[in-house]
Amino acid sequence: MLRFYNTLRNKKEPFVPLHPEKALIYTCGPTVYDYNHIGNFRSYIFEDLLRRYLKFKGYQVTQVMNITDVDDKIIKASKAAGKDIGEYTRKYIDAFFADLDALRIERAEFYPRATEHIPQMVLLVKRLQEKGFAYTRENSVYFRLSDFPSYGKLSKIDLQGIKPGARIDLDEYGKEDVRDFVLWKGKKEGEPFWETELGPGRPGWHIECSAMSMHYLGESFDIHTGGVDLIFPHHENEIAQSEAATGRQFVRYWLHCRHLIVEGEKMSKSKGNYYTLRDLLEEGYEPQAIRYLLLSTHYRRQLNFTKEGLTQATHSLKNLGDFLLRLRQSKPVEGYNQALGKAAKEATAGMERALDDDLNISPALASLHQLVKEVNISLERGEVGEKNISEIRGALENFDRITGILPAVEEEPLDETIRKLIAERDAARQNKEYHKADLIREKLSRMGIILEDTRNGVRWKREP
RNA sequence: GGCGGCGUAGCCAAGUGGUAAGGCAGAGGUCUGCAAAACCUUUAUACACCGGUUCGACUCCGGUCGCCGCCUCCA
Repeated sequence: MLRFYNTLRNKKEPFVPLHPEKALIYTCGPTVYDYNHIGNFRSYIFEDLLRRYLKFKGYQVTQVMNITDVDDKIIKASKAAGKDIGEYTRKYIDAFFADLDALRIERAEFYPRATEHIPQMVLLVKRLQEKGFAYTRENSVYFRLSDFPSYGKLSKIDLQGIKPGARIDLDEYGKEDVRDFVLWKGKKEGEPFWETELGPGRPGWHIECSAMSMHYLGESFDIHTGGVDLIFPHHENEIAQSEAATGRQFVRYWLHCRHLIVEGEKMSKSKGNYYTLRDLLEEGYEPQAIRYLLLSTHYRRQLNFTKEGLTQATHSLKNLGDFLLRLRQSKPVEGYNQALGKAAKEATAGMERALDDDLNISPALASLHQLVKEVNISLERGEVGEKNISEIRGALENFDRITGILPAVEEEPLDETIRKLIAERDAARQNKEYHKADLIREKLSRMGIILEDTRNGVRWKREP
């Protein structure tokens, strides 16, 4: 039985979707004022695991990830760059999708942009006005918290604890109560705005997620995810404005991903430990290794992202790649290995047992490694039959469908020169002309081809 | 100050009231012309520290130290 840790109640709960067989998910996406950093990708990879696993479990998944393409930071940055916000954000939106692809993150079904859903937001604010939850000051519209008594149920925050302080946005001096939050920001000089029934202005931060999630998923849906930092105030405010408007439960399961730290410290630009995906790729790390590292720690645990960790992940991946190559090039023997058949089944079962428990990834990866080990032993003994191979492949495909970490092992056709050199060396070896054979092997190595002599003849692979 | 999380081998990381999964790295060995790969063996008198509860705690309770997070726009 699939269970998730629900922030709403701070405990693991069985996953029972609104509609059987369907899973409706909203994930807080990027604000496109800059490249995403590895912390963002930890969230996206957690959400990727979530959607992949739900699909594996047979749910028809609809995932929506918003793209915030208008906000204070974007306005500021685009002004500095002398561009309008559409032009400014395009580059980062493109980069965002390119990064997702590099990390093998599956595409969500929808990527709505805030600027393209202004009417939905206006409609939602109007509903709140009609129900008396909203008021207007200085051309901005605010949500009145005192009218929504269940405020704080997600973050368990004590409203009394929120006192006026230095952090209050100076733009929002018109609020009745400092704890109220803005739904619609009145037009200001030099800022982009939309002419709407609420007057000229732009959306507040929280309203886009409520409006777009309900637009694509309905007024009530299954899962909403994001980083832990969003619990308060963002998600709390989403709940308030959504449930106040509809009178229904907004989201059934709230899943939050813990932040990562880098080399033992909080990631920050000033500390020099702030990495975008691009930074790491430029240093020569493989995107797959980054995915592996970000995926391999449970999403609710703090992950210490280090260069050493990346190196370890790279090694793990190389070992898995060697295994896949070995499996591919192995020649099946007659018969069927019962024990191995059992092991293949147990591998998938073990993974499922682990992931059912709030996506507990570590034991899931352990069952992958256990399968690898058992297959290697059988391969060593020459006890792997045809049917075993297809069962093992099936198990591995399951792992890859869910984790997306198995290295690709396409057998690229070798060019004629290399093919000849390999044959030449093989002949030399047969004739015990080892010096000549070694020279050719070195030559191939310089060309990026690694040779391994096995009982079944020579095996080659590309240098990692 | 308020609230919360964590501290397991060189590194990463599961886990449980009855004496510690897995991965990476290391060491020794088998195989190999040599290598590589693989396999075998090995690497935590014990889970931050100090008390307590218990027949028994790494696992429960209390305290200490350390790291981290949230407390209005940061995934």
